[in-house]
Amino acid sequence: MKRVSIKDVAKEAGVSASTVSYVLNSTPTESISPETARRVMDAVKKLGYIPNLNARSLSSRRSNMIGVLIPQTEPGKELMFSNPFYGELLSSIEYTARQHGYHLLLSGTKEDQDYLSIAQNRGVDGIIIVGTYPGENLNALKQLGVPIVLVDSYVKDEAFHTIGIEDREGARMATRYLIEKGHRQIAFVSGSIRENGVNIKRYQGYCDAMQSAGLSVDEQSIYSGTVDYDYGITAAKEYVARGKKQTAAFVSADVISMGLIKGLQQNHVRVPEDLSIVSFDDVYLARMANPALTTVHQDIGEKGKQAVQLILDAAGFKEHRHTECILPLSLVERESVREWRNQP
Amino acid sequence: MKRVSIKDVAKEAGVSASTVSYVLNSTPTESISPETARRVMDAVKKLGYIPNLNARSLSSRRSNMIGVLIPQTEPGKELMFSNPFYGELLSSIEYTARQHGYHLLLSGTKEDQDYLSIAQNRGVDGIIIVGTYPGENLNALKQLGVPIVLVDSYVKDEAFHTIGIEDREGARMATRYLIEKGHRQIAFVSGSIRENGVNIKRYQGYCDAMQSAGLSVDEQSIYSGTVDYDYGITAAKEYVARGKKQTAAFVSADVISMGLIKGLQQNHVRVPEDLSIVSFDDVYLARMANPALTTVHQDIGEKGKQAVQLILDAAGFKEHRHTECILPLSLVERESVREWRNQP
DNA sequence: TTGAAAGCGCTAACAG
DNA sequence: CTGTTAGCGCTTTCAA
Repeated sequence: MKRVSIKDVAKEAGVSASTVSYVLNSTPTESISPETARRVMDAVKKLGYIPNLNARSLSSRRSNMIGVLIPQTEPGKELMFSNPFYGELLSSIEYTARQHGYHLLLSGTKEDQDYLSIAQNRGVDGIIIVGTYPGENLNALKQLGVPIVLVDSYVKDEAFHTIGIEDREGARMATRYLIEKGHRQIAFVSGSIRENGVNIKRYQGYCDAMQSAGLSVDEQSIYSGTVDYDYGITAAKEYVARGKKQTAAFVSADVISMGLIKGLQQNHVRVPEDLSIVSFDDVYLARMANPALTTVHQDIGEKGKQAVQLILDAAGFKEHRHTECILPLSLVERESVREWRNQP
Repeated sequence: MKRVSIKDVAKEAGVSASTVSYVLNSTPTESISPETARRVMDAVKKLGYIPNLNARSLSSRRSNMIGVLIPQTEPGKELMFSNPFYGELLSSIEYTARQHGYHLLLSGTKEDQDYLSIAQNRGVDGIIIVGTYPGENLNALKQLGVPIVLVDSYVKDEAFHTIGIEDREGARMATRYLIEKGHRQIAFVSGSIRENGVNIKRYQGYCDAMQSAGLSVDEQSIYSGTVDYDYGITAAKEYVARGKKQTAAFVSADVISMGLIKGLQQNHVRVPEDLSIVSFDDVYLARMANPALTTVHQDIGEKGKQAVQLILDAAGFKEHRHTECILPLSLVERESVREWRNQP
């Protein structure tokens, strides 16, 4: 039960603690004889020694931990995974980090919560923040001196690396697709449209497409709530209440689409017969939906991988070159859209 | 950029480092004058001091971190969240931990990987392991001297706290429900049926129900693969290939059911008209399915919460009382089952 | 009510 | 090639 320390190993191997340290870290500046190395390794094995990474990072200032912050952007939600997007992203981050010998320090946060303490506290080597907005908390982080990667955030600041997608262009692509399929009345359904957020970009892309097709964007076509399944159901009710004016909808997240489809069904509106849907993300839900969702595909796995990679790169070369990484988007055609002709 | 340490605060406040420490931790054995306390707090605020938790845990042996291990039990999957169950569970664990001022050290592991290093390394205060099997790695953990909670695991060992559900009973309940609805040919669909795993318990429950209804369990009714969407599709194909013998299926996870439904659809088998489905977990997917899944409900949020609570309790009283916690199950009726009468 | 001093376990110059 | 010597930033007896 007594933890074996580096000293115990040193004693067992008949060398000094630093020698053990050298062997274990294969410190490049020091060279140890094969013979000594072997003795040390034997002792390590015999004693079942496992280095205390806390102590190590205290003295070396590297922790091999990456902090991951998933802020609650939708007020009132306590849990992170109302949107499976986060799960998929985290999964990929974890996997990539582990491949490189890093562990993850995971935390959600209330939006007003202090990001700084969370990270600095633990001496993480880098921080990945998902979908945050500009604010005090972010600024405080800059002083930390560790690389910070913002995922899906429109905070513009040289101090942060960013990784994201062309939200606006993706939305435009999706909406144009519906227009090409003959739709004229097209709804826009999303979470809260906040400044500097992802949804406003998607809203703009929607407007772009509408406008370049000479279609007007009227208020009745805009549905905005929260990014979750339940809001999809709500939006469906709203759609019916507003008189089913639209023949198609661009929905800014697959989860919402899932709820929307369910809600529409309950109101005897068929997808895609009565309402076509193109959504966004292509989380695994998209394939599961019934009908399967035609959606803007983004490579979530790659997003996570790149986020970790950015941290590792930045940590390696101690230069603070600001990197901005934009991942490609594509439209995946499945079953939730039908062509709209001058009809009934 | 220079981190402010406890010494800086001490100097600023004109006291010693230990005094600062006392104030910050409100150490019970020491009492400080309100006046000094105020001076210290002022200095802390002025300098923007944030304690280094690494150093703290090095000397105090508490880290306020909980290690969470999500092993890959299905070989070949690198990512954790092929089953949304994990996401929901993690979400709840994170939330509860945060409420209590704890952070999460998250790691997946290959099954054969060394659990020990992951945890001991960082000096976590407790470990939560999800769905693991007995093995060497687990045993090594015992020597750590920190509380360990096994979630959904049938490892029997006084050294571990466990939290789980009555898998066998739940499966029996589900299967009996189908029998009561008039079904006689009932399939069992699950992930790999391994010894000491959750699936074998559910299999046994299935058998229990079949046998007490005087129904035989034949090999043709058993479908076993991996716990994911794709296997559901595979199972559907298999079902058709085997001649659509069954009128109902008990499926051991909602994700699989999702795939199953999709696969059946592709083969023009309707749910529930041609095949009724009862599944297990009641993740959010269950409601989203079309038809919505009749399923055995378990309170995943509570599971996570209890897991954290067990750690905190065990860490508080340093007694090693072994706790075993079983959460209740219930059947949620939705749309995926129909009554089966002597038909066509 | 406060401070001095001794570590926690490890790394990193710097000597030898 | 290896050991000595200082810390990293904090907690915690023990004395004052």
